Amino acid sequence: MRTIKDVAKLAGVSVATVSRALNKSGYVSEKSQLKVEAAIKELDFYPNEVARSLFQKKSKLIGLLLPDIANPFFPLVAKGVEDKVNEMGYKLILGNVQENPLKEAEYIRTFAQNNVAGVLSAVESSSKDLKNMPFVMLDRITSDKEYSVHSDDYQGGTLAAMAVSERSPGQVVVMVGPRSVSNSLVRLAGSVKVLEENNLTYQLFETESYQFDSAQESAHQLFELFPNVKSIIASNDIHALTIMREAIRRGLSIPSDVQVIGYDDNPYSKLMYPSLSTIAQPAYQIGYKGAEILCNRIEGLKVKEKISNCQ
Amino acid sequence: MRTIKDVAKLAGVSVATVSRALNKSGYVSEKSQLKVEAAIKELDFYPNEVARSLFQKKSKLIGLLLPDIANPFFPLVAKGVEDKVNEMGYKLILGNVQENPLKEAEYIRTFAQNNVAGVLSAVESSSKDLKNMPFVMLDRITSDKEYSVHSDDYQGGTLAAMAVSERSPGQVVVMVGPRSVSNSLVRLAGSVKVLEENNLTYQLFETESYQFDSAQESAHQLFELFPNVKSIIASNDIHALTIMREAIRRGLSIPSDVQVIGYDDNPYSKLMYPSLSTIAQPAYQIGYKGAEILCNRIEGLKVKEKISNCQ
DNA sequence: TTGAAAGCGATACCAG
DNA sequence: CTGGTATCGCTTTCAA
Repeated sequence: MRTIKDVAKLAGVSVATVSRALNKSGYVSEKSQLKVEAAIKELDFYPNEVARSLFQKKSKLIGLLLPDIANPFFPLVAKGVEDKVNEMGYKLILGNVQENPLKEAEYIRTFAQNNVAGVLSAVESSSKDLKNMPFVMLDRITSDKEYSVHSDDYQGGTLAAMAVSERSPGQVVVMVGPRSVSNSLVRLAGSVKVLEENNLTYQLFETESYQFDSAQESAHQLFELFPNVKSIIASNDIHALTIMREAIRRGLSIPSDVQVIGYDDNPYSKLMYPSLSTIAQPAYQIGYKGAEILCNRIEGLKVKEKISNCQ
Repeated sequence: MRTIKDVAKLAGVSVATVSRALNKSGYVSEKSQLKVEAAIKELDFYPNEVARSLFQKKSKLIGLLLPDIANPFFPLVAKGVEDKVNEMGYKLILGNVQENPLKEAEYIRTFAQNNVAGVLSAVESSSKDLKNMPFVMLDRITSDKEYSVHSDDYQGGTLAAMAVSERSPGQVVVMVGPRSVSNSLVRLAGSVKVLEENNLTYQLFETESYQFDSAQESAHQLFELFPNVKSIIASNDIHALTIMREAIRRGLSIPSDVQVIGYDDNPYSKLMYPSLSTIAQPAYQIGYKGAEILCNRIEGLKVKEKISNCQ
């Protein structure tokens, strides 16, 4: 790899001038500028980001923390993030935390060690150790002190319950995600409001995790616990699909015997038959908007609202 | 962030000694070692990877090039990669190329600018510009000069065709992925062999892309072109699911009127009803094994076979 | 066994 | 406008 010194030598100027020409900072005569540009082209030079980062104490990298990249919600978030940060000249260090707090802490340290410009996190607990880097939460709210982007969970919960209420719901079971994930509770609040307004009774069924592997087990338990369940508001599409499958395995028809409402933005839901009703979460937009807010903060622009809603 | 200087001062030794203690390289008296360790703990010091990388001309980062992270095959690959590189102390820079050669070239440059230790790529064209970095292809073979990991496509094609042949196939259509993707052709060869052995006639249907968005259009075209199709060997699960959906939309039953064989390792296929037959590709393992080979090469271990099969 | 000092490749201050 | 030089934080000779 060529360095700025090679360029300086070839262009017959000092490294300082090359640097100025490169960054269009400070004074450079047109003549020098042209010589430098020619040399850069000739040598196929591109600046070493590591050296830049060392001096500036800030790289063009952004950390992205995801709970589980195998959950199809998050690749979409990642895609939104990637599109926006690329637009702004940043790249991503991917941190797939797999709901493991140790991995999460390790990643946050790595981010610091690599002078990331900022961090985007869709992991619940992460706010604590991120003190020093600009960061934005995705799809989660931890406190109103932090920047975050999320879909409107309360309304989502409301919509899910309304969908259920409309079609002779019978026994209703509402799945609740891990207690620690606050938007799961907000969603629940939305659902509960509607169910109570309609004088429907309901049962809660807690799941510990949003991970794919445990969904199968949850679905089984749910039917053991509530054999007469007629309507289920699932905590995400993975659970919803798994529940439908379990229902079919038990000889129940969908939606006549059991109706299921999913919750996520999983492109596969659309391909399912019989169709799964689902409350869309704008995964891509959450990522894109979160990245936008983060980049603005990094570049020093004021971001008015700390908590942003999507759609 | 603390620096090695702070540690040196607190421990009462030179920075050189701290560095040696940190890396367990060269001579350090036990006494010094202990003083350094105590200081490190006291200050909560961790080395700046950027400075390291600048000196070593090599970072602890690995570039990962993916054609489309929204295609559920690739998050699984990424997960396998991530698990292995983490094990070996590396982190990932994510490059989602979206089948765009410009983005790809940009990412390869970024990787170089950040002194990545190596690159893993599931993108067809990428080998050219990667000359100087160790790299391994995932799920693709470009030439026998490059390291690569892939599933056995020929056998996969064989299996798909056998599954079709077993159940009164009627008119068979074999979807072929983009011509540029060589393993798509290898798969086809496997299928063709079996179909011809069984004296079955078949039609080819080419698709331009593995992208999600175009699948819908392909499915529509397929039925327009081959209205009497009875068996379809789809080029991946996204196409398979989309085709099933299109079939249903057209009032056909599955699998009695139309049978579809998918090809990928998409966890959602399993949740489908009516069940989609699918030839599993070990996405996670491809990622994991590719990362293993790359890490071994980076660490200077000999890797015997250039082309590795998975499962 | 230790520490002083020379880089790694870029930026930015400051004198000219 | 330009160039010399200190600097970012760390590693690695090399001499002591």
